[in-house]
Amino acid sequence: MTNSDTSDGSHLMSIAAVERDCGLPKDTLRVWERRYGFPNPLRDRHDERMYPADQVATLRLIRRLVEAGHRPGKVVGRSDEDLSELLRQVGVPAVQVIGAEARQVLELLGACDAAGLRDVLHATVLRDGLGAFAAEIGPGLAEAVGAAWSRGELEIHQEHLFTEQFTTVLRSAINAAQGAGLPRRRPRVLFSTFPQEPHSLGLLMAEAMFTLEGCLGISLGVQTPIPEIAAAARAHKADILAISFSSMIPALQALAGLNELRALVPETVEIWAGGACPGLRPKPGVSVLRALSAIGPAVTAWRAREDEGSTPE
Amino acid sequence: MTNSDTSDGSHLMSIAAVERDCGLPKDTLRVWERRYGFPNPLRDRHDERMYPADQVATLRLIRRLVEAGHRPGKVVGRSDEDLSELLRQVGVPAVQVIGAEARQVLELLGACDAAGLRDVLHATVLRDGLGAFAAEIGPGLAEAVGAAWSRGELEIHQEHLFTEQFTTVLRSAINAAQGAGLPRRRPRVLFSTFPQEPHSLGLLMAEAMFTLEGCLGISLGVQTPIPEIAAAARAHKADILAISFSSMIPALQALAGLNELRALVPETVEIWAGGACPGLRPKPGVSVLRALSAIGPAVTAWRAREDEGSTPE
DNA sequence: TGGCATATTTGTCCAGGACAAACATCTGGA
DNA sequence: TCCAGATGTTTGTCCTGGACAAATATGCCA
Repeated sequence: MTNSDTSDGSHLMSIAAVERDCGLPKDTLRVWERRYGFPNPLRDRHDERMYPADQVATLRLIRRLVEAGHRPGKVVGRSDEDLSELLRQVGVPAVQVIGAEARQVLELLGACDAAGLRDVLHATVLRDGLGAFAAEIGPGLAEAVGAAWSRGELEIHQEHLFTEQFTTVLRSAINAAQGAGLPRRRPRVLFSTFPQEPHSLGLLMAEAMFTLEGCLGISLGVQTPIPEIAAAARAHKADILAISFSSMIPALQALAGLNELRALVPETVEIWAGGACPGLRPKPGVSVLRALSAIGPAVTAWRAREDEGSTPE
Repeated sequence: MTNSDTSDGSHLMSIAAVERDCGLPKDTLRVWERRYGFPNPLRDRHDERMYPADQVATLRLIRRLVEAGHRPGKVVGRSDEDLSELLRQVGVPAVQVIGAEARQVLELLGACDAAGLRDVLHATVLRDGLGAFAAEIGPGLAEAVGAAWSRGELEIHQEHLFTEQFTTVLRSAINAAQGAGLPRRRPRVLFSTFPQEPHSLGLLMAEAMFTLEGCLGISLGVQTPIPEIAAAARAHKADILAISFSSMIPALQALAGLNELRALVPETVEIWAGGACPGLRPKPGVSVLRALSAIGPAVTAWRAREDEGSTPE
């Protein structure tokens, strides 16, 4: 039950605190220490690891690199300078194709200008429409922000700020679209993410696209246990389960989860998976929508199938 | 790297999958098995625990009871009937004082009527105003839903649905209030929760209250690492850091986190903590606002202090 | 070049022991 | 009667060091 997040004075952190702050499991932290000699935490009087703040900062750098594809054995133990240098090389190609929109957003984020950011996003929605914003611009912005973060150009709190403002703007646009007369009809779509996936942006953009198609959308928010998603599908009589995956989630976990879900709901309920997760592949009973712009046609096709299936009798 | 979420055919789950689905740490699952003989998972060919679905379901019941205050030693190992019986007794006293509003909400949740739920919440905001909704009705509803869940009357997905609809309604009301003319001025308030705290409802209600007072509010969303909150405070020139704690969070963790944060930001930045966390106590440099209705007077007092401090020169 | 077999790296799991924080219970004083 | 403090029990988290399979890299042949 010892769970002192951090020490009082000297900024030491327990292994549990480091796990949360860096996203590295305790087992991994211990095995890195055993194999590579880093991290090299102090011990408190009861021989428990206490990580100094600078080692935690280094661990965050390492995590970024590992996520970007570097192998732990090659980067754990190297100096902060080396790591920063490697970080600078990551994601650089993306800067070239970055849009004017994204540049402006990154600038505002750099200046921590929350109100300005919200205004720009809002103006973009008004100018280009919710469809283009959710399907094209939004994902582009999210990717640009993610890349900037992994390059070390943004702090975590600035990424949080972006997420928050983006969510606010998009949600209010979705509300407006829902209120705007358009008759709602099937398919009835249930949105959520798996327990390992806390990112809500992809889900929200998908919700926008389905809303524009006049679907009956119901969101469960993020991180719903898989059996609960299945239970909700029954309770809401859902036609489609829309599950969102960010690029952070291991593809294997995603596929295993989709298998589990597929086994728990009847065949008549479709499962549509989407998001930036690279290894996502369609399988029997599970469609994969590579881009958000594919949602419109897919819904049209679903409705055609539905009509076809019901009229012949 | 073995991370098979669930087995293929026979609905067996690995310890990692159970940890995610039930929210019980691996270490706890193992030590319960050692001490109480339950859970009692099968082993795969490499001697790794594989939990049958029914044991996982029982673990979910147990988790509810433990969260409601029962001691593991008294409930782990008992029959499903016993557990369900205990669950029925939990939170019963609260039913007496439940309001008409809450009853209606619980009914709609039971029926999984998302649209009806949103309409009722929206109507309540319009009738009683954002202030009363955020400060009085909202917390009451959240408590009623939490109690109903711990009594086993609601599924997790229904609680998710409530959170989602509540968030949508409250956020759109906040947006409306921000748009409504009222001049924004200091204090500049930064909202977030600590990394262990994923609940956003309390934060959102607090944001509503500060917004009504005409403050300049900026939300970082939930689960911001503590050093990042401090960095954001500098970047945004915040006057007040508003940190929200649900009743789920251990008081000691909360206090330790507040200590750490206090040490990282200058004395001129105030820290205001609030939420349902029982053990929360004020300390030097950290105020505790027991109820959301206390926010209004507290802001007034802050402004008085500010004027007093700046005019004498 | 591309496909396949082999080697290395790496994350997760296991057992069983230890201990401090959290919680329950008992005790004495206002 | 009730509250504060001392004492005992329960419980979650941490430890070590070993093991192995999935993931990744490397070598080889067509």
